[in-house]
Amino acid sequence: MKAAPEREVDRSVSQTVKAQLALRDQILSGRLRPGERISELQAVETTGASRTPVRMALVRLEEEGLLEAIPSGGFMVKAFSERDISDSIELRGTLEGLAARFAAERGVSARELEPLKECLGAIDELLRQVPISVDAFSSYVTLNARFHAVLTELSRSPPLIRQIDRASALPFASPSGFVMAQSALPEAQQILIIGQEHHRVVIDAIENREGARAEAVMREHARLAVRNLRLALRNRTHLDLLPALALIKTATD
Amino acid sequence: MKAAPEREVDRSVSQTVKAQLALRDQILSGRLRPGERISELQAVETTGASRTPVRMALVRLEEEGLLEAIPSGGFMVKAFSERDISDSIELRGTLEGLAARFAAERGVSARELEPLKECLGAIDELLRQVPISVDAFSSYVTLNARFHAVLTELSRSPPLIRQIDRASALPFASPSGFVMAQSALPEAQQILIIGQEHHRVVIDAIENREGARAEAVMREHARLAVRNLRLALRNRTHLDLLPALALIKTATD
DNA sequence: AAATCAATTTATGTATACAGATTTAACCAC
DNA sequence: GTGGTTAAATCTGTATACATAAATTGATTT
Repeated sequence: MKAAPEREVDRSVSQTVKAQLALRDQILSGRLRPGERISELQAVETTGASRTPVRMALVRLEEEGLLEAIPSGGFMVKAFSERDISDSIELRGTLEGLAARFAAERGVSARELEPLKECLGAIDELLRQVPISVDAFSSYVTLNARFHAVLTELSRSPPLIRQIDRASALPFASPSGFVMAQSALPEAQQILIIGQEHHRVVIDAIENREGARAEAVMREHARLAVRNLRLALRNRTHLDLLPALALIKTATD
Repeated sequence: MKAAPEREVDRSVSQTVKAQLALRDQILSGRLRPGERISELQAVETTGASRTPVRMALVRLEEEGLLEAIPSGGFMVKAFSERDISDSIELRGTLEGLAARFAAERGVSARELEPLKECLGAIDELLRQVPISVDAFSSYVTLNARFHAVLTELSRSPPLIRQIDRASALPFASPSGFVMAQSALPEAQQILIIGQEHHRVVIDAIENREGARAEAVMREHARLAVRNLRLALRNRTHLDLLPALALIKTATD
């Protein structure tokens, strides 16, 4: 047995992934400002990887939607308007609606539906305690993400799953993007309860093979996230809980 | 003025783009078989670019959906089932439906609607001649692509436009993916006429700000492409007109 | 004869060096 | 003082060299 490795380069993950994670963190935390060119050299210094993996990471982040290619070369951080974000959420809702419809129309066995119902039960448990603690909010985010992921899988459509994953990659478009931001707001509890009702309805619709109903409720479910977005932007008290806030371009720009 | 450049490297387009185009062509033409690993070295030889741009192109083609990453490293050509393809088309239809709804709900000026109506008129002109010539089919493909592109733009939603572009990148999911394949079939003319009716209706719906109608008709419009797909696969007489046929995995595999 | 192990070959991931292009800054002229 | 031009510095795109890991093939043993 050798001693612990001297240099902690962490060979388990590739340099490319490491650079991608580091850069994404820098973007979402606002250290890299929207509109400004990302210097590869600087990225090399901050991420520790060399230029090749950094370049790779930049390409991936562009495809992910966080970066924009500059015609003359290189990349810059993309800026998003409030409209862009709400459209991205509506987009995700539309895709999840399609997934729910596929699941309903194509049929899902009771066994396959079980993980979804487990999520439902766990969230029910969370919402039983009033008022909802910050920890409970955090658990909700995890369970909600799981619910959406499982539901997406139930469509059994690889192309659709792929697109939903891409649409949810933008942090502010993901299912729980703005839940935490309003954990201290009085409306929060109501919104969570309504969201959970949507979860309940979509399961029921899938069980009864009601495609249109399943689709409609998932679309409406996403609009709850749009409401969360609006709430969060109007009540700027807990914006520190939000990543990716730095990407939103305000009207003053 | 210098004489014509000795070496024809074509510096106007980057090596990365050149490699991407060359590889995509190889994939769609079937020279690279689904499932088999793509050798970077071999790609370097066939594309003429060096390893770095080839690697870049491979990453982009993966994001595009034509390639799949191999866990142990490298990429392989993805294989698609008939279900995958019809789902991709339905997916595109859903997104275009959303774009049409956005356009209708948010309002489009008469001037902005003009390019769309020009396309409509041009296609009307094409369909007037019976039977429809192969050239007319070809023109239809161009005009149809333009119609869909313009309609997408009318949503005025950059995130949505981006996603539609991604969804249409798969050649068999693009709006005119299977039109040419059945240019010799008797049903072809009818399908084109029906498709044109959809075009007419969606314009009318947008003009009258009927969001639900605009969305529904674009979804149905995409299902026409699914029908084209089925027709093309059943009547395998003109499959040579189809790119990307090599990617479809048959039941015998 | 078949299976397993080892060795060799090849492939990918990474780093770095180099060239062309772009941008910025400084200086000069008007 | 301002604007334009030129030069320098930096940055991206590309090529290639190197190291590590994986896969395949051959040989040996059971």
